[in-house]
Amino acid sequence: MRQRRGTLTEPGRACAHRDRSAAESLDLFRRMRAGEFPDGARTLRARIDMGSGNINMRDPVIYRILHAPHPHAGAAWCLYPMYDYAHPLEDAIEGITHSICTLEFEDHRPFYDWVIDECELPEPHPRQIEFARLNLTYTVMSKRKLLQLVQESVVSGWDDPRMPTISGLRRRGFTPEAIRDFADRIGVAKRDSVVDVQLLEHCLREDLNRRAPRKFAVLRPLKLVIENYPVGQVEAFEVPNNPEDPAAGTRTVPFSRVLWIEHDDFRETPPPKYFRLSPGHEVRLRSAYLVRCTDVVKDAAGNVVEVRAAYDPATRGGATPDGRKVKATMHWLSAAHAVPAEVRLYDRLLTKPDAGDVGEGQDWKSNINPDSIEVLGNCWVEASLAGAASEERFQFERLGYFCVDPDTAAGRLVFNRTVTLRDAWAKIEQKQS
RNA sequence: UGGGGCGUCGGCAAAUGGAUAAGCCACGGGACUUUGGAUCCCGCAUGUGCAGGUUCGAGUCCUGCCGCCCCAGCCA
Repeated sequence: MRQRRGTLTEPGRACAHRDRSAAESLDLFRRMRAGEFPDGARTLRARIDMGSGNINMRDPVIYRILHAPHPHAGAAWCLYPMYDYAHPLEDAIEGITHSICTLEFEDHRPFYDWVIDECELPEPHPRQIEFARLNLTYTVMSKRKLLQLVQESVVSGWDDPRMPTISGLRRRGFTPEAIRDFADRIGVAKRDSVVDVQLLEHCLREDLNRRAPRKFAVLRPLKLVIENYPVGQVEAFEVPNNPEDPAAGTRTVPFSRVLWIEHDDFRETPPPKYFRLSPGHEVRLRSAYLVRCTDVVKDAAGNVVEVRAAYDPATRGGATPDGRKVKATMHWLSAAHAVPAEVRLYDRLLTKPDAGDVGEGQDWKSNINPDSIEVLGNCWVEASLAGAASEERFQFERLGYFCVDPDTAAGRLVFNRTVTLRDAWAKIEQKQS
């Protein structure tokens, strides 16, 4: 058949059986259905126009033999219709008025209409209307490509939080509301387009910012010892659950002499514009106290393993009665009260915005980002997170939005990072390097 | 190259022959800030792929060109 189909510029040639009588064809068709022939031995074709510029009209196959079990019908049939033939029939029979599909089916539409006309289906006939598929930067959306990721174990499964599947997005912590909002904003058109994934992330942040309760979590812990804070003393500080929503109230977080802070929140030699902790500098520990760095403790290899600081008792709750300004406010956790957790950080699946942007002889998989997941096993979170339910969403202050992964079990908390917060410092730092 | 489509800002995307070509994201700047978050303000297409034409008036209509995408499965 392939040889007779012709090419894009040359018409096809008729097959030897093209003028077989209807009675003869019907008989053959019954025998096909009865299972008399092996796979591929016979087909039923629609006689249309072998000379058509549209290859889909060059006597397309409408039934082929496939001795394969059907998920619903089992072994009852060894005859399967082609999609192009079944689709218009299904639409017409089901009373579909507008049959929406993607652009690549545009030149299948003449056959879609042909089938419905020739079969004399009742009016009104369904109309196939094609629109551009949704493409997103830094990922793939085609089921075929997604299947490859699953089969080749690039991801852990269809619900891997990096997958743009419904189950993947859900496990990642995306809200239905954010996805709908995104869908509303991108519009529908016939133009082949690629939507910036940052728009999706924007919609997500906007939704989560409104709703997600705030928590403290330290992903890469660094010990901070408040030298002038009494050993054994514990204070409870009131921390707002969501500054966007006063009705969300406050919670209590314990403070003590030995704390965990984010490793990245300390630099021994701060780069320009770095406002966080560094020797001699003062920062605010959110809702607690202002502290000034007094000393740095290093291991034999010269790595910073502990930071020492002094707190100002007059700044209780993080207030500055004297009106003094500090440029940085940091999250923290009392080491003795924090709960351990595993946190999984995700990055884009691809290293390039467009999966198809590849060099000679390369396929799209050469663009797979080898660092799309990072598992942090040594994190600390607030004790209030201990009983969190699967899929529950939170903002870890200053870090991003996170949700509880179903891998969470008694005594083992696992969080997925849904999306980071916007990060002005990261941009400054990037420009500096 | 035969057929089918599509060209409006960095990315999406409105504008149905009529006012100065919407809006959102991104980006840049500023204000404010107990999250470098959030919020607010400002900037961001002398021009709609190009060249002509019609018209009082063209992103929109006409002609020609250019560019990009899809089709040669007994896949969907």
